[in-house]
Amino acid sequence: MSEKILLIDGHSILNRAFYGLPDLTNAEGRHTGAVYGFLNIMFRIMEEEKPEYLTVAFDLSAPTFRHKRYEAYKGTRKPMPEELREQVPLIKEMLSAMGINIMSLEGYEADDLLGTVARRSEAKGMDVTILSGDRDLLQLATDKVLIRLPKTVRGKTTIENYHTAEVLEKYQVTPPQIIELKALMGDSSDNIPGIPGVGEKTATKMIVQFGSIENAHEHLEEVKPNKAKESLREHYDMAQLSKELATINTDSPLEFSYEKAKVENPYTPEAYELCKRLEFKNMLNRFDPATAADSSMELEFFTCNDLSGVEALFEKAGKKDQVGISVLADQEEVYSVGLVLDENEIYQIPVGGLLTGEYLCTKIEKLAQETVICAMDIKAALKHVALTKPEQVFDAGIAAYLLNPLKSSYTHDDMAREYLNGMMLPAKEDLLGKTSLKKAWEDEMEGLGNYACYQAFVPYMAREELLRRLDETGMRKVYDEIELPLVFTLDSMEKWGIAVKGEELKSYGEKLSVRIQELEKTIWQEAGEEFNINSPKQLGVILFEKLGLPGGKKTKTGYSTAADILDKLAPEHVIVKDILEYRQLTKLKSTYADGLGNVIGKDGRIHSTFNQTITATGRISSTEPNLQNIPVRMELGRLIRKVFVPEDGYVFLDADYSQIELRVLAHMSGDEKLIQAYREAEDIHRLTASQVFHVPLDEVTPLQRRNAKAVNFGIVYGISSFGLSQDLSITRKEAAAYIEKYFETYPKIKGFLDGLVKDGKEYGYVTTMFGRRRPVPELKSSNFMQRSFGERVAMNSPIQGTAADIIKIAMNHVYERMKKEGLQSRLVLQVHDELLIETKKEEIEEVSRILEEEMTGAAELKVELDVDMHQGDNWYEAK
DNA sequence: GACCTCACG
DNA sequence: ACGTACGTGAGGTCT
Repeated sequence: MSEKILLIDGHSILNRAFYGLPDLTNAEGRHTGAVYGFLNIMFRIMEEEKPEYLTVAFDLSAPTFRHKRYEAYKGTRKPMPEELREQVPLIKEMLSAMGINIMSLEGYEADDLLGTVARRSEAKGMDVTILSGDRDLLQLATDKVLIRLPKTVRGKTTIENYHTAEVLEKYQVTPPQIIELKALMGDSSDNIPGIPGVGEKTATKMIVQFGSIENAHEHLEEVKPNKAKESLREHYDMAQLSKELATINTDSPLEFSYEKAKVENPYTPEAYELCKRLEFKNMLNRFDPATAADSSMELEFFTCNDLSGVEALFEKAGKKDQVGISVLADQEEVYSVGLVLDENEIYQIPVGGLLTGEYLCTKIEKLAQETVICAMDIKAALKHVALTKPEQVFDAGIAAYLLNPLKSSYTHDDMAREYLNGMMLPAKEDLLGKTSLKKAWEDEMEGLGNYACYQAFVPYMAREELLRRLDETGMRKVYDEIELPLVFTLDSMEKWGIAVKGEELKSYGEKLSVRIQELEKTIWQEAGEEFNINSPKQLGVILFEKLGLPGGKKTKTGYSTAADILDKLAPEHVIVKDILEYRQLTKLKSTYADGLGNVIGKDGRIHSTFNQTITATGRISSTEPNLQNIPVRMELGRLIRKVFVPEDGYVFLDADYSQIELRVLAHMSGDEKLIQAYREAEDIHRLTASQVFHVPLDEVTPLQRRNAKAVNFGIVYGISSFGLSQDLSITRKEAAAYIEKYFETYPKIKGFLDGLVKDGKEYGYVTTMFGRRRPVPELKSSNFMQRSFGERVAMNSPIQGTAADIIKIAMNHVYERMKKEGLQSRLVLQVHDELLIETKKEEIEEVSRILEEEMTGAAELKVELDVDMHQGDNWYEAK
C-alpha cells in the first residue's frame, strides 16, 4: 500500500468555509467562522483519507507572476472582505499550533505549489489528494492524483472527487485539456481573458475535436461555429496568453521536506488554547482529556446526603454574603440541589430519603432571608422555591442576556468561558447527554450531581463580574429596576395561567374540520388530482405547472405559494381562493384548536412560559403555547378568544397602549410637529396623511390614511422604499416619494434615525431610553444586504426596545400594587403592548384605576401614553 | 433539522 | 448590483 499525501489549497478552502457557513464571532468580536469551517473540512478529509503527509499551501500577499502579467494588462481582483481577511493569519496560527506544515513561496501561487508537490509525490509513487474549492486544480488530476472539491448545497457539504476518469466523464476532456478549456472560456475571477464569444459549450466542442488550441488554430477552417472561428483567428494571441496564465506550474523551486509534512497528533496544548480562545467548543471535545486538563482548572465537588450534614451546610451558608444555588427539577419533582459557599466549597445534594425536594426548597427559602441566592435562572427555581423579593436573588442568565441579547441560550459553560476568564466547563450535554433529569436521577448518574454543582458555581463566581459589566455598560438600572422584578411578575403570570373552555375549543375545531374536508375535495376536483395541499412543493407544481398560473420561482427551493403571491393570483383561477381558505382553516385547526387543546393543564388552565432572555430588542416571548399570537385580525380566528375566560366571580380587563412605538418615536426624536400631532389628534394616521399630503384633516381619503399608516409603520421598522412599496403594492419610486414627504413633514425624524445608524456604527450597539443595549454587528459587514439589515435594526431596536421597557415597568408596578393592596385580581397575559387582567368583580374599579395609572405613568414622555381599556367575560369581548 | 408558511405586536 | 421591511413561535413537509 503506497503512502498518501494530502495537499490543501489554503485560501480556497478558507474562502469556501467563509461563504458557505454563517458568520461566527467569539466574545471579543473576532470573526472565526471561516477558520472553524476550514478545520472541520480538514479533519473530515483527514479521517477519511488517513494520509501520512499533510501540507497546506497559501499564496503570499504579493501578486504572483502569473497574475502580475495580466493584472498589468487589465484590472485587479476584487478585494477580500475584512471579515475574511482577518481570518487568514488566524488559520495560519491555528495550523502552526497543530504542527501542520504550511507552504508558500514568493512569486508563486498556492496552485503552483500544490502542483509541484503533487507531481513530485506522484513520482515517488505516493497517492496524492488535493483538497480545494477551485476547479482549476482539475488539470492536475491523474490516476494517482485525486482532486476533491467540497460543495455546499443548501447548507450541506458534499465533496466531488476527480481522478482522470471523473474529469473525462464530466468535462469530456483530459485533465491537462482543462487548461485549454479555461484558456478559451476565460475566467474573470482569475483574470484570465479567454476569447470573446466562446463559452463552455463551444470550448468543449473545440477541444474534444482538436485536442488543443494550437491544433484548432492550425485547422481554423474546420472550427465551428463561424463566430468561434473568427474569434479564434482574431484573438489567437489572447488564447495563448490565457493558456499560459491558466497553466499551473508543477515545477516551482520549492524546498519541500516530507519530514516536516509528516502527520503528527494535531491536538496539541497550543491548539487547545487557541481553540479555547476562539470558542470552538466542538473542536475541544476532540482533544485528549489530559491535554484539556492541563488547561482547565480542577474543581472539587462534594456530596452531602445526610440530614445533619445539610443542616450544617445551610447554617454555614446563612453567614455568607452570597451563595450559589441550583435546583435541578422538572415540572413535578426536584432531583438535585447544588450549593456553593465559596470556590472551594461546592456541594451537590441529591434528593432522596429524608432529603426530600420540599425540605431542600424550604431550606433555600429560609436561606434567602439571610443571604443572596445566585442562580442561573431564578424564574425556573421559583417553580419549586418560594422566593418573593428581587433583593434576595441574583439571576446570572438575565445579566448575561442584557450584556449580549443576541445569544440563543445562556448556559453555564458559555458563561464560564465569557465571564470567568475563559474557564472551560463541561456543558449539560457532556454531563448528561440527552438523558432527562428524571432518568438521570433514577439511574443515579454521576453527571447529575456535577451538573447541579456547575449550575450553582457559575452564577456564584460570575456575579461580581456580571454586575461590574452591567455598571460599566449603563445597564445596572435596567437589571435592578426592570428585569429582576419582572422575574417575579412573570412567574406569577405563569403560575396563574389562563382558563380555557376545553369543550368549546373542541367543537370549534370540529366545525373547522367539516369545512376543511369540503375544501379539500373541491381543491382536488379543481386540480384534477389528489395531492397534499399542505405541501408547498406539491402545491407549486399544481398551480404553476399543471394549471399554468403565472408566477415565477420565488424561493430557493421552488415556487413561492405564500399568501401575498396567491392573493394576486386569485382572479386567475377559482382554486386559489379555496387554497387560501384551506390554509387559513388548517392553520386555525392545527395551531390553535388542536395546539391549545393539547396544553390545557389539569386545572383547566393554560400555563404558558414567558421567556425573558430570548429577544434581541428586550421584548418578552411566550412559548408552550405561544399566547402572544392568538388570532385577532380575522373574525373567524378571533372567535377563538371566546374560549379564554376568567373564573367565576371575575371578569377580564384588557388594556393596550395606543401606538406606543410611534409615541416613543415622537419622544426620542423630539420632533415638535409629531409631538404636537399627538397632543391634538384622535387619529394619528389620519393626521399624518393630512400633513404629508397637504389636505385638510376632514378631506383625507381612506387610501391616503392607509398609505400614511403604512409609512408610520415603515418608519418604525427602519424604513426602506422597497419594503414600503411591497407593503402598499406601489412602485419603489412612489414609496420613496412618500418617505421623502414624511421626512419633510417631520424634519427631526430623519435626523434621529440617521443618528441611530451613525451611533450604531460608531459604538457597535444601539440603546433604548432606559439604557438597554442591542449590539448591531451587521453594521460593520462588507455585505450590502447584511449592512442594510443592520441599519434597519439600528433604527427599529431603540423604538421597539423602549416600548418593551415601558410595558415591563408598567407590569411590575401593576403586579406590585395589586399585591400591596391585597387584591385578588391577577395579571395573566402580556402581548407586547397589551395587558390582560383577570379581575375580581368587586375590584374592577380599583384595578381599572391601577392599570390606567401605572400604564400611562410608566414613563414620562413628551407625549401622553394613551391606554384603551375594555372589559368582558372572555378575551374576545374584552379586546 | 432546514425550509416554508402564517399567527401576533 | 446586491434583493428587504422590525420582533417573535408553531406546525407542516421533506431530506
